[in-house]
Amino acid sequence: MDIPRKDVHNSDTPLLCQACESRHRGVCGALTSDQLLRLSKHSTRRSVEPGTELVGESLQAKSYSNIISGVVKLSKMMADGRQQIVGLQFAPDFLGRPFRAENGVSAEAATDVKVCSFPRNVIERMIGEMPELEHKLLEQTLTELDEARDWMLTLGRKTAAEKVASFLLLISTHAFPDNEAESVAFDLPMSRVDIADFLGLTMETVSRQLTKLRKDNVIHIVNNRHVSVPDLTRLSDRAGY
Amino acid sequence: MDIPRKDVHNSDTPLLCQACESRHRGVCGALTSDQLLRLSKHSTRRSVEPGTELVGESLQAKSYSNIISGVVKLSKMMADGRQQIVGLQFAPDFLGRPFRAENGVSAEAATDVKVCSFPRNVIERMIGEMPELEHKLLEQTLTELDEARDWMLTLGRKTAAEKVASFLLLISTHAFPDNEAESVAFDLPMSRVDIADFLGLTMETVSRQLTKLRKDNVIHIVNNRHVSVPDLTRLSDRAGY
DNA sequence: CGCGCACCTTGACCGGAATCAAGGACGGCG
DNA sequence: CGCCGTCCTTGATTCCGGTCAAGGTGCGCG
Repeated sequence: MDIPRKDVHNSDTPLLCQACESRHRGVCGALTSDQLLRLSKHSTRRSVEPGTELVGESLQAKSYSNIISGVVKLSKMMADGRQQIVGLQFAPDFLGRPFRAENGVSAEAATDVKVCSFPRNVIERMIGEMPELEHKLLEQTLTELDEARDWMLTLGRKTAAEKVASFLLLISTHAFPDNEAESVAFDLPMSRVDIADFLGLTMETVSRQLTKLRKDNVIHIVNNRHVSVPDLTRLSDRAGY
Repeated sequence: MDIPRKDVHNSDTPLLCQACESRHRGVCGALTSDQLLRLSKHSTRRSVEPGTELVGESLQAKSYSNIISGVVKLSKMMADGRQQIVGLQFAPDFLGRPFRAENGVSAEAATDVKVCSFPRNVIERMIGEMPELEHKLLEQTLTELDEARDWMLTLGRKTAAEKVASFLLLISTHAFPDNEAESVAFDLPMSRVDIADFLGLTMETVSRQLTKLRKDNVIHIVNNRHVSVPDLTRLSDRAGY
């Protein structure tokens, strides 16, 4: 379920985290190898299953994490159970908000997820010493803000058909970041219910719209989770752009 | 139409900008008086009417601004004209995105607006010299991200009635930031069409819901723009919290 | 004061998505 | 291999909010 993606936050050569035995791109790209080594001493690696709550059980509250692989969904819930997914985070995004308490957003693994976490005080001290690190955080936060606002247009103004097409395009973009090909195939990182919660729809409507796209030969669906798109421009047309 | 509000971004004592003859709170709260003086030499003040485009005509593209008074709406539009307001900015918010091109968001004055602007290169050089300034920007960006995600829940999952109640609560909160009173009165900073574009509804639906709130004695409407709320908790109940 | 226009409200009707309700497909496990 | 549970699809119906179409209201301006 690993979804490859480019590093959207910087083009530096990634550095190696000793503890994670994994490349810390994203935010840690700003660190020198010396600093990364220091950070590595405090970092712990962790692998979780879909559905695991990554906040509330100490992860996001007391620590910050790099997502090494997988997809994390950020969601908000109303008292009566209505739920809205307000963001998806892909590797190598940074998870957690320095200098902020969480704002009623819960983070949950959508797929199998691997994260590398550091204690709050360590990373905050480092930020104090390294303005570049804070700059990286600002960059990622601006990217997330852009994504949130794009999605607000989708939620507020698009039809069900356009919403589902927009979702498929979003996932395909993350699966093939630099792809110029017109034909792609990828796995959906989440269930129909999750997709509905992301799009502000019901599961049934999502299903019907996927069926419609399939019958119109815009997509092929294999095994409910694997989708292929023979012509991305046709999908793009359906997304309302 | 000036809407009073607290400074949500910092609690420093505001400093005075010479050019603006106005308090630069928000982001500029991080500056020393020496630096503010330097900034002031390059800043220009400006007063615009509702409907004025603040981006595209050089303001946001080439410069950054502090909103001194009034409300600015940030919106996205689809090719066929469907529009979604993705954020409202109140004084003393900062308008403009260092190190980023705009992302298809246009900024327009909702009310009479006064802004104080600085050239892009001046503020970016200052940020390079002053990590605290970048920290302020990160803080504001995180706040905007929280607001965007809160609104995504409203757009995706609330009913028309809940959306309109949520909007009124949002405006009343900005009008009386620290108010613990249960009864408030305030002006709506935008037209029914704008409210609809913010809520992902039509003008007619907004109007009907306001009428319903009026008939249920949750609000009183005077002059189409002035609203009084005798009991905020009753309004809050209608917002779905 | 009253004309005219922009903004808002109200009504009638329609349609798209939600809801309610079965039934089907896939995957895990015995 | 076949059972079972979860996830997904499909159908019938309802209902909320959109659309279309008139009026109403308040405000600026002559």
